[in-house]
Amino acid sequence: MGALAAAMRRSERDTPMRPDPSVTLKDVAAAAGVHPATASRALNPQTRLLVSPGTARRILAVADSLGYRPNAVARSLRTRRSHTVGVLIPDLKNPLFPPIVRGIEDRLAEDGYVALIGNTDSDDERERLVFDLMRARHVDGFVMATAHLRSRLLAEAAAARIPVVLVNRHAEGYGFPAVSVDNERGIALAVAHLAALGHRRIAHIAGPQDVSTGLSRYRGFCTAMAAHGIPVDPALVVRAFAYSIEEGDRCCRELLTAGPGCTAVVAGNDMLAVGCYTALEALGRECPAEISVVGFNDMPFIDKLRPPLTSVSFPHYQVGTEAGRLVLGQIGARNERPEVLYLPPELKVRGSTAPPPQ
Amino acid sequence: MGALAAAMRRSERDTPMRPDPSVTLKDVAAAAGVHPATASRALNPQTRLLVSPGTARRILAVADSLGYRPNAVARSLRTRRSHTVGVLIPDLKNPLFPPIVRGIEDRLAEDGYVALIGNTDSDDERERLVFDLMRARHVDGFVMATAHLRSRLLAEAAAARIPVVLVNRHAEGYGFPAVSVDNERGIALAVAHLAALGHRRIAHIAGPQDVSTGLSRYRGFCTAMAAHGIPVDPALVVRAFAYSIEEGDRCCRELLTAGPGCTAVVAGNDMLAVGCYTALEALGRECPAEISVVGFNDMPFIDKLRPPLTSVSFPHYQVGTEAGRLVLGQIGARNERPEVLYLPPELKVRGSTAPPPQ
DNA sequence: TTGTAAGCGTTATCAC
DNA sequence: GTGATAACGCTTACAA
Repeated sequence: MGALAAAMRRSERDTPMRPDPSVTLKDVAAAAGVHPATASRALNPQTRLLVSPGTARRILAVADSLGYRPNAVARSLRTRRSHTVGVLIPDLKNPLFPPIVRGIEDRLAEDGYVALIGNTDSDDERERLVFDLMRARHVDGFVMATAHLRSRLLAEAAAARIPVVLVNRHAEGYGFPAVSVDNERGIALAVAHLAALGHRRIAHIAGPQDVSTGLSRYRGFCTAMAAHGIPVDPALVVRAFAYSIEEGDRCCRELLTAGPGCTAVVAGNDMLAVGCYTALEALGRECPAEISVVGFNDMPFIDKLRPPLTSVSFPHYQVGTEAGRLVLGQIGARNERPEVLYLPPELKVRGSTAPPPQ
Repeated sequence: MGALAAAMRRSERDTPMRPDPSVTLKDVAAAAGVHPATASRALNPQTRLLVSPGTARRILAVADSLGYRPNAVARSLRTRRSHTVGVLIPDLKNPLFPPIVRGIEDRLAEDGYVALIGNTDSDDERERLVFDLMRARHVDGFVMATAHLRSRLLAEAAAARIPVVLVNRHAEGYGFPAVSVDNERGIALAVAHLAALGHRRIAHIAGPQDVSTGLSRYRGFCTAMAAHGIPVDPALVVRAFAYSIEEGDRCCRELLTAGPGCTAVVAGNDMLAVGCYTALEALGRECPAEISVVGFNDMPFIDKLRPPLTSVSFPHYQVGTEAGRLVLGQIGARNERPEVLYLPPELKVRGSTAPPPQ
């Protein structure tokens, strides 16, 4: 009614019409002189062939001129598809995630999906809260960049057969698709670089060991050191309890004050590496002249630090688009074989690494 | 049915039940021996008083034990409230926005709302696309950090009486609530600091002038200079066409090569300031020894640059929470007087500013 | 090819 | 205080 009135207020030629959410399918059908069901079929590309080309064209024209926009909520209720995906990340403020999230969003948008972002602050309780909230909103699937190696959430999602794609994380036994960087290979690049510069006393600040990146990078460190014939000195491996600047600071201080001394540090990620910068400055040690530092992730802006951080890089945005693709695949065909992607890392050599002092 | 079966599978004591979205209001009503309408009333805090305390308690208990979660989609269809707010930002990858977005999300979550993030890349066409998409999803309101001074979108939103809150931006004539930093005052702090250090030849790299921040910071610059009795040399004001590192680089080069020379630069924002760093390094000029640089926004990680950037700071997260509060207020009561908030800026003095060379 | 009718899960408006 | 009923806007068997 209001729609027809609105249409009448406009001149006949005046196109294209601005979207008007108050126009309903019924309005379009009435204006086109067909039944709502027919209008629905014509408007839906999937079922358009079921209606005669002529009427289809007419319906489309009318819909366009009225500024018709299908009501996504009503459609969701009926089809039981919310066209919505929940994205769980630790914290949007960590610069690693924005590019990944944008990748996810952009890929989802191609299929008319939107992302609901949830920050867990790496807190199990918050994670549970956000997860339940999103389930109440009937998200069609999840992208999780936050899961621990073992997680009740994942078990639940698996039991409920909800599509889940893991990002930057792996979890045992659920057979979820995943996309991440090849951590072992990334660390190997870092160690090889340092070894080539002449370093032998190489330390590692390991990330949290209940998270797959922390574990696999630590393993990769050991393997790579062995491959270069350098024994891993247990006193040169410190474990951080979080991927934070503070923890990097703490661990680096520990290495420099309590340890047997080292000439290079392979940090579990860039945040830990930035923490190293803090510690080095506080202790009056020069980087890279006295100590080389390598990070992991190649976060945005990390190349603007002084010295610019040498870091293991991988295509963040592409991680996002691939994750989006995978979750859409799972939503479309639940039985699709879960793909597990390892994107290739690349070492960005910058100013934080140099040969060891004499 | 499935719900009842699921309930029966569980032992009676087994609480609290995990949320089970397949349980519907009808299931709860049946299990409690009441009509769905009664169950609805009991479950809704707003209408709970309409039902006798005894039955209400029973219904709540049953709902809890079945793991009932109201279907947000169905509720939205009926109440015409999606409990969803669209958030339009230029680009999530700009470090300024994540803390703001988190502030918005956290405040919205308190009222059971979620945010749909849309990146416009400062592109009008993309902005339109995202805006329409969100309207199709029937968002209850918008938070826009992206609007130009004049914008068709804003006119449309105003006409459709859709709640809009502007962040970091102002627009003329629509009477939208807004929250931003006091830009004039912020720039005044920067200029005062430089003047106190002894600078007289102070340049300004102005942001885009079709965006309110660009304009008001430029105006603030002129006012502040006048207040210190320093005439503004037009040759020392360069205009950037975007808030990007590249533009900062370009403008700074222009100042240093073509201009009459300066000892300090007030950049329109931190991205432009970072661009200055690039230009200074390329031209072999020392900061702060030869040229001081001041930024605006105090973005995360900007204190980790070398030299750490002196920048005008404001509480990003709080901007978000206030914006969330304002948009919720508009949604709840459309006629609420639109509040316009100016958060106080603070100058963070760091290593990028020093007295001018002799 | 098109129309009919039912229903997705909720809530608002009536009666009782 | 509670129950019946309709409706939100759309899709989809099924019937014609």
